Amino acid sequence: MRADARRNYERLLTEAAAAFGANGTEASLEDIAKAAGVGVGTLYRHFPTRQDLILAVLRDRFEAMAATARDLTAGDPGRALRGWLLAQLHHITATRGLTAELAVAVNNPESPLHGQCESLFSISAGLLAKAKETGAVRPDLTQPDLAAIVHGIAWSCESDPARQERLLDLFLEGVLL
Amino acid sequence: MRADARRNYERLLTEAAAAFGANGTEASLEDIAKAAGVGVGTLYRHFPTRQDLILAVLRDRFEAMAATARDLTAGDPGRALRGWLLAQLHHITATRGLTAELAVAVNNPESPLHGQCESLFSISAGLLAKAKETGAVRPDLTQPDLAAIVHGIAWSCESDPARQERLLDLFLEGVLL
DNA sequence: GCATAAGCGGAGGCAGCCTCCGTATATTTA
DNA sequence: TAAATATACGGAGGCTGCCTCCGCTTATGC
Repeated sequence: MRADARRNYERLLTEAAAAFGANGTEASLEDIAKAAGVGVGTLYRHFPTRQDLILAVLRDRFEAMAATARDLTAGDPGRALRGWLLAQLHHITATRGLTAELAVAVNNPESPLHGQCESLFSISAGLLAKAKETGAVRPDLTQPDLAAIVHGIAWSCESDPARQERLLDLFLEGVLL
Repeated sequence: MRADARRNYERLLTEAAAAFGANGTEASLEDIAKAAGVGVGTLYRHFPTRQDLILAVLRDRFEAMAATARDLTAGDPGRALRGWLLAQLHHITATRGLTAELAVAVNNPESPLHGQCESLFSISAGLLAKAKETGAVRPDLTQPDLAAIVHGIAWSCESDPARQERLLDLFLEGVLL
């Protein structure tokens, strides 16, 4: 890959992340190209579809999430699970406007990002298994349950982290007496 | 209002509901107008913005939800609350593709639909208050908590009602042992 | 320095958004 | 029932954003 091509690629990614964060996934691609100082043609060569661009932006997030997950596997299993769920909420929220796309990647095996999701899942499943072993959580709880509830909470309280945390705790502790 | 105008209004609403259900909120307005057998001009006169059209479609759902809620206020408070949350999930799912808009209406006091939301809220708050009185649920639970979690679950499992119900029960019963 | 492969840019064709206003039709009035 | 009037209709047209295509530019290897 030529040096200028790589430079443009990075610039586009940066501007896209900013634009999606500010205006959601519908941000104008022509504007993103302009902001990155390249023509539309260049944008489309690097990212043939809007989806490709979105996925590329998300890819970075995955790295960060995986790192967090690895850190947590060291600690106390009961706390670790809550910590991991909370960390997921933070990461998803940091990707404001891309929550829906992220959920698609998680749920749809066709998505090019699904592979990376799987690696997160296995970490997540590991944390869950440990928590079950120590009797910290109910044994019928599954990894997909956790993924679904976390995305649901992240999405429905996208701009209210305090409520996210509250809902997570309600979920963990239960509501019925 | 002239008779033909009313007829066109109804037709547009019907076609819009179908189009939004099939293609999401981004469905082409020109296509909706065509399907309803009117010109775009007519569509825009009745519904100046896409938002107006979406809200009009949602309005019907609210009637149905309010009716369900009233029915439930009669039964056993503990069960009634779960029944109401489940009914909400069903209603929201029936509005496939409009979940996000519905959530906006609920959370944003500026929304023209917020008034109707409020009336649902008061019914909902009534059910919650009764459940608290009988000691069925924890006393710190609030109506907004319930609204947020229900929308989150509905959104994240839009096409999987079984998982919706499962997540709802996990939420009610709790996950930690 | 030159050849050549790799990459660039933006014009242009297309689709959907929304407005505007001349035309048509329902309703009222006499 | 026919004229008068208010009401509503339709779709052309201007605009913006999407995406493709290809002649031009520039980096890189020899």
